[in-house]
Amino acid sequence: MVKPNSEKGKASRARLLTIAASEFAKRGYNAKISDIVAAAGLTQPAFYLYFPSKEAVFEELVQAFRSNLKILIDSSLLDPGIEKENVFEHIKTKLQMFFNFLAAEPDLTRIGLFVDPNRAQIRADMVRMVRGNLVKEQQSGYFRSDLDMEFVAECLVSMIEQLTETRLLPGLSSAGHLATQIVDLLLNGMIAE
Amino acid sequence: MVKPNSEKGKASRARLLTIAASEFAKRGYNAKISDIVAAAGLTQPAFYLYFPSKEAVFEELVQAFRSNLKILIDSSLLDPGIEKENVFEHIKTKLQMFFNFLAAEPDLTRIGLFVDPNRAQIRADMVRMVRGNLVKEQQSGYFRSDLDMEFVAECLVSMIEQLTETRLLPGLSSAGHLATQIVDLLLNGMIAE
Amino acid sequence: MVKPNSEKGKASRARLLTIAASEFAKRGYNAKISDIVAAAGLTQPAFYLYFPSKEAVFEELVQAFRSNLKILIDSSLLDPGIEKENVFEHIKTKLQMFFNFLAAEPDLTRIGLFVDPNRAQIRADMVRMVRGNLVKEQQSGYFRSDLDMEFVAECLVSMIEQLTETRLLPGLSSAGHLATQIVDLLLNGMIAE
Amino acid sequence: MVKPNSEKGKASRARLLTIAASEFAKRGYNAKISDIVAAAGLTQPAFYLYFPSKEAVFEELVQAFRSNLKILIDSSLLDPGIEKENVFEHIKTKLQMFFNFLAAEPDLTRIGLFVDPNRAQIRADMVRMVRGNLVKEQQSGYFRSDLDMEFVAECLVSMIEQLTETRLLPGLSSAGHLATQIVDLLLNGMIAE
DNA sequence: GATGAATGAGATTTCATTCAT
DNA sequence: GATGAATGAAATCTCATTCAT
Repeated sequence: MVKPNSEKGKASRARLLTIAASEFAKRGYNAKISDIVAAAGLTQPAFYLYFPSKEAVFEELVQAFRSNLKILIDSSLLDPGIEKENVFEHIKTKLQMFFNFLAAEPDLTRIGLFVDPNRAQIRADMVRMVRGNLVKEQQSGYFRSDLDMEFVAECLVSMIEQLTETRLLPGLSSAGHLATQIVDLLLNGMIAE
Repeated sequence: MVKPNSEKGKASRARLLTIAASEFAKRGYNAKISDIVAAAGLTQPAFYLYFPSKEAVFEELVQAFRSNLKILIDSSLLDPGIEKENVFEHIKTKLQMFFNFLAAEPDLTRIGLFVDPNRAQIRADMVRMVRGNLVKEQQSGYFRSDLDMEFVAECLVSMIEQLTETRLLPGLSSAGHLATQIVDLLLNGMIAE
Repeated sequence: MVKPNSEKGKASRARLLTIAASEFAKRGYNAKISDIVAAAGLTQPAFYLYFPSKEAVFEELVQAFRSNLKILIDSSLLDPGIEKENVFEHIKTKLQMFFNFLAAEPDLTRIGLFVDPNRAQIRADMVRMVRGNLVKEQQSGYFRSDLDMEFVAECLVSMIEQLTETRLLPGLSSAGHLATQIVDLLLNGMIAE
Repeated sequence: MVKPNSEKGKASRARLLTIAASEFAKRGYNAKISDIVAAAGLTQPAFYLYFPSKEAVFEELVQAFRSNLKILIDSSLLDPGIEKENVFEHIKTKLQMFFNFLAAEPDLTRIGLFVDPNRAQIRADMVRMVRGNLVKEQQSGYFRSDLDMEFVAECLVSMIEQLTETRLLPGLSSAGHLATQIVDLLLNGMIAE
């Protein structure tokens, strides 16, 4: 295995990585190296020029998603204090960022959220992040104090994941629209006044 | 492949089916026939006495989940009119039934919800059912008329699925507790009064 | 992998083992599974019915040689006290047994002595055994007391190994003849009287 | 493949040859070209600038050992008549030269004696040389006339090979010490006087 | 003189499935 | 009803070697 040293090599590696992402996203870990290299216009050994094993590419893709996610989470923590008058807008914006992040690299998202055997870990990270934000806002008095924010965070994350799969990635709804709908539902509830 | 005629044959087939469910639930579609028959105390050809192929058992398990689900859905539609005074209790009860259904056969549930490649179809069915109920209640004036019940149903189903995976099946929360929490969150919303 | 349960299975396993021995003896560890199964009239997966891996058959063959050797060594230790009058005959007999042992299973011998990467260990065992015998006889006064029996044992073993390869296994000399020649040379030396 | 014309080219070729010897000595013919070129600070195609194939380097190394050996043998044949009074010293000296030769290029020695598939040929050459010397000395009346010198030569060569592997190359014994021990053992025999 | 990229050919191993009994 | 033995087809990975520069 070798780090590519030329433009051509970099291109081949990148092509393999992109195609691998797409194949893993489509078929799960059972995606075949032979399909990947064929789609990249290469032969099987070429794959092993750039990656030590099938597991290694997969792991590289998962890590890519994870580290992107970490960047998003970290930036979200740097977030300024909440503007009292509009929690609604505030949360909506965050949600929208989240959806945009998930829509930016659909294959990586699918791999990280749905095909990685350790996806529970990733979800746990997301739940922790969301919960942190919610608790702060709860302490500021915006949210009912009797809500179990762990539970709420888990619900919210599950909605995000699912809507990402069924609406965002297929292009049925925009990040903004989904964010608005979620916030409206969760903040205001369903009861008619 | 044959239909089992004797008691012994029926027992072997049933054993294979149960164990197959457990293995598919644990390892996904990659579960191995060799493991299944070994756990059933049989040999590989015995498997093919009762099932034409690996795909066929898998499909049979998925169909089992689906038809159970259909029965639940149908019974839910037969449901009497809503008691005006307590929508809350009413919905909570339905949710609890749903969770109880999902907890009754954990392996089938895992297969139907998480490992079946066509799980999107199953989810769509669930969404449709939930949506039907919600719309009726919305028309009766219990819920805000501006809510997109398709969207709400999808959120609700995603919450159910996720909580089933992370809390119900692992035994961390009871069906009743989860139902209560969900109804409280979705009906009342998060905003502090 | 499976223990064979029928005569046919036992025969197949035995055939594979014999042919594997022959192939490893001829080509070293690079012998190919495909050649072995072909010579056994089987297909590749059949091999894995009886052995978990290529390494495992090889190890089984090495262990077979080793345990045969251990039996020989142990029986040689049970040896009664030396008949004073004929050390010569005594040692010759032992050497002959040794050669007969090595000639009995030529392929195993070749594998144990020449192709096993850990053959140094086997030789060390043989040297230890031989040395033990020689030291006893030295202490009984049959051999010069100034000889380093570790050294002598190593020479003797090397002669045995080499003559096994060049004369015994090719059928150029008999065990008895080789034993006689060695004893004559080593005991009496080369100097003309 | 080209003959190197520049100093740099010669140096590269020599480096490859030395490292190849070391790798073949360590790992047998399974040594990898990729390891060799890496250790030489070169790339795989560079190897093929200087050698037509893996087999070719290996053969070149074997031939190097063989021709060195031939020089030794030829010089040994040019040897002056034996000094009557000290056959012992005479033979010891020759043996010591032989060991020194074998110790001079340990990697070549290991390749020639232990890894070359045709090592039997090399051994036959050595046996022939040794036998020639021994017969002359036998004819001069120094050795018992009833000894089969072909046999003795083979024993002697096997001892030399083995002691080279286990004592000389690991640095456990010096050439002089080994020569002395061998001559003492073979000339005087083991029998206590 | 040397390189980066790529390949042909093949080796081991796995697994669902079938044959013969 | 069930078994022991066996297979077809394929997947991952390795390595000596070549192409193009």
